[in-house]
Amino acid sequence: MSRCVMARRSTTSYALLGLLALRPWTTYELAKQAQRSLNWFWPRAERKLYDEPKHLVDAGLATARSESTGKRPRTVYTITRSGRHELARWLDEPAVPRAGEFEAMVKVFFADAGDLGQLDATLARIETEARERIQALSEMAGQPPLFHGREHLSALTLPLQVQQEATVLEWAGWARDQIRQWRSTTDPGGWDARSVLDRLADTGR
Amino acid sequence: MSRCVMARRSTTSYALLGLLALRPWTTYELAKQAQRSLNWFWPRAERKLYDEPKHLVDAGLATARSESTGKRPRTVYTITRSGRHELARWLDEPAVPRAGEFEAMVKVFFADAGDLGQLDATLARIETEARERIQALSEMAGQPPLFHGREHLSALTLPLQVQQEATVLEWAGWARDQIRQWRSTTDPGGWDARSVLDRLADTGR
DNA sequence: CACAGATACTGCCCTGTGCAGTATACGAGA
DNA sequence: TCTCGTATACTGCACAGGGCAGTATCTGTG
Repeated sequence: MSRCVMARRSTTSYALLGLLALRPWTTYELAKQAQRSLNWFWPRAERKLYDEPKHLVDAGLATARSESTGKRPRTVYTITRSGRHELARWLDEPAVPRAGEFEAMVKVFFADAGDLGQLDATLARIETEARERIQALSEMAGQPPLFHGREHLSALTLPLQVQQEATVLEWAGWARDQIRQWRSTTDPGGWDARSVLDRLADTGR
Repeated sequence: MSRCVMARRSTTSYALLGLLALRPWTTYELAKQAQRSLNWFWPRAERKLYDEPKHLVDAGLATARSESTGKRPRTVYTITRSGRHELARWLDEPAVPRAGEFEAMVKVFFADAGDLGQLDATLARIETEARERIQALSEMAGQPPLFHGREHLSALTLPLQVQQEATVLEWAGWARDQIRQWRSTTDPGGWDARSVLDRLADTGR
C-alpha cells in the first residue's frame, strides 16, 4: 500500500491533520479553510494543500473517500484513530523556532542604495498593509465561530496576531517620523542612532 | 556566457546584492554575514546562500574573482555598476507581503487535541525563545557597528525586531495566565472567550 | 440561455531546506 | 613536533514548498 508509513511528517501535514480532527473535509474545503485560519501563522500555497492529504492517507493517519457532485469527482478525507493519536503525540514535540519573511524590511535595511523618497514609500506600504490586516483580523473576531466549542482557542491565538500587526503599524509610524530628520539615506544628519541602539542594548539587561 | 540575463531575480538575490553593495565578500563571508544580519527578516539556509552569487554573476550584477588561501580556493564577489543600478531600481518595487511561520502557534491552535500540560509547555517554550532572542538582539545593539556610516539603518530596523519579540513574550505570559482558568483544553469553564473576541472586533473600528 | 464565479483539481519548473560529505588552514596545547 | 578543535570553503542529493497556467464541471443570477 504505502512505502514510507514511518516517514517524519512535516508541520504542514500536522496542520492539516489538526483540521481533520475537527471534521471530515474535501480537499478543496480543506485548502480554503487552511488559508482562512492557518494562513496567519502557517502560510502555505494552495498547491501544497492539495498534495498533503494524500501523504496523510499513505501514512495511515487519514482515509480518503471518493464522492461526486454530478459528473465532478471530489475526495473527502477523514482522520483515523491512529491520526488522532499521532496529532496528540506531535503536540509534545518542541516546535521549530519562529521565522518571519519581511521583504520590505530588506528594502529598509538597504535603503542607503536608494533615496529618502523610496524609503518613505516602503514604510508607507508597510503601514497600509498592517492597517488592512488589523481590519481583517477584527472582522474575523467579530464573526460567529466556525466551530462551536472552539472559540476559546481563537480567543487565545487571535490577540497575538492583532498585537503583532499593531506593533508593525506603530513602528512604521515611528520610523517615518525619524527619517524626516535625516538629510539623506546615507547621512542621518543630527539624528542620534547611537542613543536608539544604546536604549535597545539596555532592554536585554 | 549566460542564458538568462533578464530573468527576474528573487528577493534572496537582491538581499545578497545589498550586502555586495557594502563591500566585496567571499561566498563564505557573505553566507555568514547574511545569517547574522538578514536572518531576522529574511532567513535563508546557508546552502542557498552559496548558490545565489553565481546567479548574480550570470545576470551581470556581480563579478567573481578566484583567489586562494594556500591550497584552498575561494571566490570573491564584487558588485558591478549594473548591479548597483538594479538594486536601486528594486527598492521602488512594492514588496511581497510579510509572512511568518510559527509552528508553536499551530500547536496552540490545535491544543484541544491534547491536554493543558502540553499547551502550557508549548507556551513556556515560546516565552523562553522570545527572551533569548531579545537577549541576542540587545547584544547586537550594544556592539560597535560592522560598517561605520550604517548605524542609522540598524537603529531604524532593530527596534522592530526587539518589539516583535517583546510582543510575543508578553502575549505568552498572558496566555499562560488565561489557561490557568480553564478546566481542560476543550472546556474553558467560566473563562469568557467572547469578551476577548469582542474587544478585538472593536479595535478594527 | 449566457455568463460569472465557485468547485475540484493536475503538471511543470523553479526556489529553498536539511543533511551529509570533502577538503584545507590555523592556532593552542601536550 | 604532533595533534586536535575550530574556522574556512564549498558540493551533491533528496525532498518540501511556491507560482502559474491549464482543464473541466457546477450553480446561481439576470
